[in-house]
Amino acid sequence: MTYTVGQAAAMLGVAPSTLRYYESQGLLPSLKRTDSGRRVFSDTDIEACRIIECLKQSGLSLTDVKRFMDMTVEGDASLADRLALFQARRESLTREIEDMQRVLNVLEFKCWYYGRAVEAGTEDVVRNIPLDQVPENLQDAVAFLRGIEGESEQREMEKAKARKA
Amino acid sequence: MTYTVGQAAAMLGVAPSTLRYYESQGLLPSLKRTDSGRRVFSDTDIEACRIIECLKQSGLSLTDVKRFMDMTVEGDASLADRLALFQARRESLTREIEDMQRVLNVLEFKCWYYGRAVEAGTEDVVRNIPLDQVPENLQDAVAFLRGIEGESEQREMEKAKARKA
DNA sequence: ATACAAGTTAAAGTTAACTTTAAGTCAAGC
DNA sequence: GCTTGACTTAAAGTTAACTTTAACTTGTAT
Repeated sequence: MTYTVGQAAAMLGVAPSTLRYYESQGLLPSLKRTDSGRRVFSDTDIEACRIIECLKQSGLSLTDVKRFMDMTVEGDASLADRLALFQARRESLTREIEDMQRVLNVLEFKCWYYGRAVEAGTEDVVRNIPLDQVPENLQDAVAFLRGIEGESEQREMEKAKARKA
Repeated sequence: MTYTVGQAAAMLGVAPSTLRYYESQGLLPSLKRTDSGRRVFSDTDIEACRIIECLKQSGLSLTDVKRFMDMTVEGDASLADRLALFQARRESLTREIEDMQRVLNVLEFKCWYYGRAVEAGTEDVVRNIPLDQVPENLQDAVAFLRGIEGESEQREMEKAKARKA
């Protein structure tokens, strides 16, 4: 099957202008045109768009995604590089999901915190609550908020490095 | 304890200018100053910064975070609203983590895909591979890439709505 | 007492990833 | 054949979240 830019956009849940922009940035090297110049999306192009979305979500910029697309054009010579890229993205996203879980835990603590506050009609009952009066599975979150992380120094240093880079 | 903007920034792993910017946007309503005008970060302010970071990561814009900070200034009258906000953020982040897991699964498939390609020295051995020759735990990822999702229509419609809003 | 690192402000600059605009071309249904 | 909606382009505009700059002040260490 083939699709117009509008159909492709609808399938992918993005705006047509986004797909035109992607092509202009060299992210869709296999995209064809009709004789009159209209874009023709094949299933391969649709799949490429889904890959672009995944790479983006894994933390890659479109500039970096372009580098990957350039590799695919090079053919089998770049296979090892492409494998390495996906392995790196896998590690990066895994770490990011771990971070998200930590954030989720904080949100869960805050739900508990405000749940108790609403019950009591005042925040006083939970503000500065001792750690051991917090449900066990939420204590990590409190420790994080209060800056009592065992691995704190390591993580802060990583963040500092990441900012410089 | 109290801290200067530089110390606070180091503790939080952000730039001092970021914290100044946050204050300028009304995100740190409890932040004090010395007589000479220098910012004085208390442990409460540091914790507020960590909450800001969590809310941001859960998908809130700084404008929305400000709305939350305005609620905290209102006191106990806004407790129910604050609970509702954190509950909504929890649901939102949970969904986001699920999306991330789906993306991770695609990356894992691509690692497998390029792993086999590198082994064989050519992509031909995996390009357009039949679904039943893919490891079972990666078949969902392939289905997603090829657009064979059971829940596809629902999710695309949600995305379309989200884009309009 | 003097240097100097770190603080202050307002205002302008940056960046990525789109989106919009304007002016025009094309294709499908009536 | 004509309308209409979808396509085309290049170029300008948008947005959020900072970051940088410039000119100045303050606190600390020698």
